[in-house]
Amino acid sequence: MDDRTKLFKALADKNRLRILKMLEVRPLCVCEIREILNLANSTVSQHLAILRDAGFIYDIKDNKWVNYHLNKRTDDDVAYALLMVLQNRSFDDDVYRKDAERVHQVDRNILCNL
Amino acid sequence: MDDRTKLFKALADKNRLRILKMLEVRPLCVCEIREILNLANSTVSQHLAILRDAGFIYDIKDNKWVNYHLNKRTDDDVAYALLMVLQNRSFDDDVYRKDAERVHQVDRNILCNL
DNA sequence: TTAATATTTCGGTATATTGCGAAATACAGG
DNA sequence: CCTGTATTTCGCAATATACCGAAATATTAA
Repeated sequence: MDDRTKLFKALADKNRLRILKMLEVRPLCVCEIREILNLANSTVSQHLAILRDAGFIYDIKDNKWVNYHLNKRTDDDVAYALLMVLQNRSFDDDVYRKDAERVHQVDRNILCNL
Repeated sequence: MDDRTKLFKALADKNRLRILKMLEVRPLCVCEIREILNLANSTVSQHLAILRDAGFIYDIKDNKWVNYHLNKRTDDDVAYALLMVLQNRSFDDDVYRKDAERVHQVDRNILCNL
């Protein structure tokens, strides 16, 4: 029961939906996401923790960065179905398209020197 | 964008998920839902307004009652896909099963005389 | 019209969530 | 070990949400 609301609560935030849509393009580190969403690092980190706790993403540490990946191989059927809903053609928005463009453009080696 | 978060916000509440699962059994009026969820009428009414505003349910006035129905024919593909996720076999819980039993048992003519 | 019943709206309180900056942690490279 | 960089955790403020009871609304029945 609580597990089920946890999934929807994780998706019930504009910035977290943007994060998931950006991760459809490629894995990202915290500072790349911070740059695109224009939020504080700490805020992004918390959003990622919520998405990870719900099972939608996982992280892999790579050198000095932590890369966040979409968890397309989750064994939770409901979480998987929800990820598929987000990838549906009708789940669309200008904001997501612009974010996706910026995901292609950002370079962590440039923008991650605070 | 906001429309998309509206859908997930509507589902991000334990009691609203229970309501949607109960409506899979049959249409219900406010006082029947109140009885099963053990909430105030006004609280149930607000939950129903949120679900209706998101497009998951609709209401039909019938005599002195307002019957709430699951909106399975919604033209919003995303809302439809989400309703289907809720009906998935793996979206399951003891709470929902017990609620469904009670839906079969309650009689609005008895319990709706506050 | 009046009374009764079902529902909704309003006002207020308690709790949850989102955001930030500062401090703490992790860790690679010198 | 020490420094610099990326991330996380903590404490706090602002806002949003969930809940209730009381008042307002709608509608049926007398």
